Amino acid sequence: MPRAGRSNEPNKWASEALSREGWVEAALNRLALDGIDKVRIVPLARELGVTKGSFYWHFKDRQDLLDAMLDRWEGFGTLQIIEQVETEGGTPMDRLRRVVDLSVAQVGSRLEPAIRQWAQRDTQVYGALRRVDDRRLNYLRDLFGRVCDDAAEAEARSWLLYSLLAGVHLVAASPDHIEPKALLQSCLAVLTPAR
Amino acid sequence: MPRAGRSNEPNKWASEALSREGWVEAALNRLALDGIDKVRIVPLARELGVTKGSFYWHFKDRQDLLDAMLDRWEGFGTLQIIEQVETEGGTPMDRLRRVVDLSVAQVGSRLEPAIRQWAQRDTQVYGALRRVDDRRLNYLRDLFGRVCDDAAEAEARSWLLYSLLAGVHLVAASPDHIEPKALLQSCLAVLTPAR
DNA sequence: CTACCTCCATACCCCCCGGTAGGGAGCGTA
DNA sequence: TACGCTCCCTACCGGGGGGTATGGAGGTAG
Repeated sequence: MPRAGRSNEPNKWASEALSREGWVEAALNRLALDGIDKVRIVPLARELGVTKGSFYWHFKDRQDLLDAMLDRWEGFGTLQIIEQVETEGGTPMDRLRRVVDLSVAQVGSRLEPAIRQWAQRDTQVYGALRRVDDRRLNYLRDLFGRVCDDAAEAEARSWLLYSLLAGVHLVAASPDHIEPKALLQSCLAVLTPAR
Repeated sequence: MPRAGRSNEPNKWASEALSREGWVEAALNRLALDGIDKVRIVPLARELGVTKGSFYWHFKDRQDLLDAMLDRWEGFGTLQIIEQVETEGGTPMDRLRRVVDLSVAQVGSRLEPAIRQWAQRDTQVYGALRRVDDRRLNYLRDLFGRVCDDAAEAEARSWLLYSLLAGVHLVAASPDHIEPKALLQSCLAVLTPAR
């Protein structure tokens, strides 16, 4: 009879046996590459070199995996940029520049666009995405609030930067006479009034 | 034997019979709602009140439908905003404001985000999206070039506005103390220097 | 050695989808 | 009436994924 839950005891065959986290990891990779509809049990099992039997030992069903994926995404990796920026300190302008730099650095992570698309069809996912977006936008609001006089302006600049970071990688065009990396810093310069 | 091509003659049973365009229309709706992976022949046939037999009369296979969907999207509906803005004329600022207004008006069209996601996994789709994005970004470059001194600034402002229009609907957060519609105009105000 | 637990393989069921073959209803034309 | 064309239905095949039941290999504890 399957257990369908996390183990209380540490894995005794950590080097060979597949953990629940291993499945989640592989599933998130598949999600980033091909979208949530391509996150399927049997192909994942083939990719991991096991069979469905392993999956149904660690998970109740496919929904259980999707829930675990969402939990992991919301728990880890969504606030890393804010934390990393805050530990170094500096002026609000310094921090904004680092936000952009770190966001650029984690290009290649097509995970978040896939989750945004997933969220359009699943209210649970939308809820998690909303919590993440709210926290990150609040952070940008705070930073821009320190370099803007008007709160409404800070709001607009926050949305401009956030949708830029969230959406540039989906635009298929290429920048004109500038490398993509420099373009983002140039955009940030436009958003920060000289003071 | 299936024909697998467009009819040379007008449809004699236009009121009842299903045309090739009817399938494409339904498929684009499904794409907008659920993504390209949910565009499947049998469910679409059920939705249209017919069976697979109808589909394979109008199309060679599923790829034939996907190609027709992409052609239709690139041909119609992708340049409507530019044309509509240009027919009315006005200053570059007036035209930018109308670009934003018309983009807001066509919210609810989740089609384009779905196509952007699709383009990440299909080079044909990416090529079509690139042609569309290039034309629209060139248009924005032209408009911003008339209200900006520096070409690099116009480039940055174009990308900021375009990624805003392309990406806001994917952000799950809500604006602070402002309605979404007003937020976009407020963003445009930030992007256009007072001259 | 025996009993037990963990983790996974195998086999089987179901349903769904892509694609093909053949036939049939309705209309038009001679 | 006879024939042909358009459009679609039905039946069928093959493949693949979700989920379950059962057994088995290997390590653990007594």
